[in-house]
Order: sequence, then structure tokens, then C-alpha cells
Amino acid sequence: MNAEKIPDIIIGRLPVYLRALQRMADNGIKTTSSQELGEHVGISAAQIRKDISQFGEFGKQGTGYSIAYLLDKLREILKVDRIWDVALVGAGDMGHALANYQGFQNRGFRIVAIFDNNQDKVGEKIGDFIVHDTEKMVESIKAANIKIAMLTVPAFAAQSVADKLVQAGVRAILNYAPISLNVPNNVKVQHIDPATHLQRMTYYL
Amino acid sequence: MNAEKIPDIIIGRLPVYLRALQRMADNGIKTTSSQELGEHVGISAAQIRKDISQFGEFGKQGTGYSIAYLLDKLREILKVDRIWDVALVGAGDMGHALANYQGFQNRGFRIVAIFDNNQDKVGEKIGDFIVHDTEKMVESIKAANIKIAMLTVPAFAAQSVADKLVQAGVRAILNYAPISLNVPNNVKVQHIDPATHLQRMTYYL
DNA sequence: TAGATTGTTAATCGATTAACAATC
DNA sequence: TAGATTGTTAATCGATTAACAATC
Repeated sequence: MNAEKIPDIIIGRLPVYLRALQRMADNGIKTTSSQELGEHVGISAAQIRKDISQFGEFGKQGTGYSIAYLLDKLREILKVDRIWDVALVGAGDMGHALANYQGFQNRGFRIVAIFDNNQDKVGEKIGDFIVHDTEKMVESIKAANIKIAMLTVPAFAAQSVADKLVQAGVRAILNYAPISLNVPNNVKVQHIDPATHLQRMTYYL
Repeated sequence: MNAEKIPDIIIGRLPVYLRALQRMADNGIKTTSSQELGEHVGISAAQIRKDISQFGEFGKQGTGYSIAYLLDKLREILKVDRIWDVALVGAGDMGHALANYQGFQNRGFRIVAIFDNNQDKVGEKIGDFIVHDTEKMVESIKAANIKIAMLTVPAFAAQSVADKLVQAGVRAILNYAPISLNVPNNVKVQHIDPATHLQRMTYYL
């Protein structure tokens, strides 16, 4: 790993490589090539080699990459060689789905707290968790030193909740509300909006 | 709208503009500028003007863009000036959340059928729909001429379901399974994977 | 009119690809 | 060794930005 700034677009591809490699490993495959990995993820072999080589020389000429080794390295680079605690705000349908989602296991994340400002939902049990009042959110998140949150509240509430999350020290927000959030530069936001994703495809129909 | 090929990256930004403009319209705002819209979505004013100008001259010097007019034009360009029927495959937690999602309204989409291959779920009522057996999926989708599907089945089943969807004539798939799908060139796939999105942010923490 | 803002051009910047020496 | 595949360089391609004439 060198000191130069790595472009965001490369960082964005690494989780895709990671997911494909994980899958190969699950299938018992031990090594792969930039060619093969590229076919799996729909990216050129040259680009995959270039991306990976930003961080070190992880392959071997003639044989390619050890999947186990490359997985280790990618997890280390992406800092998912640990488990991050995640707060979930919004106990609606989407919040429930995420709370029950099995896909975070072994990928670096676990939900540790769920919040909602609806008094009908506060106290409700979702999986192993009890929904807490948003009133207590800032202090709870600060106390638990949580840096990542998922936001599944309605659009009208999203910005004010995001402000509170930032105030509580959260640095990464996965936003399910259909609105662009305004946050400081040192806070990252990723947006998941099914309608927007669908609208990216209708142009081609 | 001209005949030249518009880069995919520009098409990808249009739904974001659309969402922000929709929100402004909801707030009673009548006009905006590339500057103002840019601040809302975090994109430079120059880029917004360039993107929009690919499709025509929709603004006025000195005053900017009429929000209502630009909304019309963007909807027309993205082909969401109509309602698309969407099939949902997978009646798990995520499928339920999407079936109940209110965010598709007024954004060009409506779910019209839900499928699952689990016999315990077939026949179940979700909102206004009854879950149908995946067995009947290909013929149903063909008969209803559905071109868009959302996929919320487990990873191990995703590729085979995707193959069936393609066979049924589906041309756009919103894939929630944590696996890269292999589809023909004329089929578009958008991927939503919460863990992958989170992993794009941990690098910066 | 004066001020504001577009649409567009040219310049800059950054990303992707092709090619191949190095080497396992 | 012979074949395969990396890491890297240089060339190409594409996207973004800055600047400004046109004009509302």
C-alpha cells in the first residue's frame, strides 16, 4: 500500500472484486487470473491488474493470484478485516429487512442498535434488538463509538437524522431515503434508491 | 434529443437530477439554475449544464431552468413519462419491503406480480398481491409483456432465475442478490448490495 | 439597460486499454 | 524449458472544468 491518493473509482471496484473472490473461495477455487476474475465481474483484465497493483504486487507471473491471499489483502485495504458496528435508524419495512439481512455476516459489519422516533415502534423487538427512541440516539452512538449508520427513515426526516448522526460522530451513512443528503466533507454517503436505479435502465429499453 | 450516443455516466446522473428537481417542485419552487441544482446534488454547475445540453436547450440565459419543464424533459428522456410494470422475484424480507415500498409511486414504476419458488410462500398475500410459483413465471411475464424485474432471491438461486427472466423477455434487472449476474448485452443489470456499498466507505474511515 | 445564467468551446485532467518485458 | 500471466509503460480515449460569447 503506497502513500499516493487512490482514485475513488478504484476503491469502488474493490468490493466487487472482493465479493467475486469470496464466492470463488466458497466454491473451493484456490487461484485465479485477472482474465478469469474480469469475466466474472465484467471488467477488463488490464484494469483489474492495474487496480490491484496500486496496492502492491499480489500476483505471480504465470500462475495468477492466490485467492486466499488476495482476499486477505483486499479486506485489509478496505478495512473490512475487522467487524464494524453499525446503527440502523428507521424501523419500517426496509429497516426490518436490513435487521434480518444475513448478508452482512463475514463481510465486515454487524448491526448493534436500532432507532426510531415513532413511539409505537420504540420498544418493539426486531431479531435480537429492541428499537430505541431517536431521542437517545446521539449519546448512544457516541458512547458506543459507532462510525457507520444505515438510514431508512422517510425522506422528510432524513436530513435532520443525518445531522444528528454526524453530530454523534458517524462517518459513513448508507442512505435509503430518496433525497440527497448534505453532510461535511469528512462524512461519506452511499445512496440506495430502487427507483433511481430502475430509472438508470429505462433509458435503454 | 440527438442521435449520438450518450455516455452511460451521463444517463446515470439524470435520475439524480430528476429526484432533486421533483423535490424542489414539491416544495413549490418554480425555477432553478445549474448552480443551485449542483449544490443540491453535489455536482458542478458546468457538468450539469453540459449533461442537460446533450438533449436540447432546456434553459434560459439569465433565468435558468423551469423546473416543471425540465422535469418533463428528463422524464421523457429517461422514459419514465409512463408507468412500467415490474415483476418481483423473491418474497423474503427484502421482497416484502419492496412490495410495500411507497417510493415507486410517481417515479415511473409499479409492481404487478410477485414470484417465489418456496411452496410455503406461494399463495401468501403481500399487500394487494398473491405470491405465485416461479414455475409459472416465464409464461406470466411473457404474457404480461413485463420488461423489468427486481430480484431478491438468495445468491445461489440468482443466476438461474436471471436466466429465466431473460428468457421471459425481461430487459432490466434490479439485482439484490450478492452476486454478479451473467446476462446478454441487451439486458441491463443494476446491483444493490448493502455490504458492498458499506465496503466502499470503510476505506476512508 | 444591467445582471444573471445558459450552451458551448477549448484546455485540462483522469481513466482505460494495449502491449510487452519480466518472470514464475 | 515452454507457456502463462503479472506489473507497468505509453498511447488512447473519455470526462470534467474553466471561460466566455450569446442572450434572456
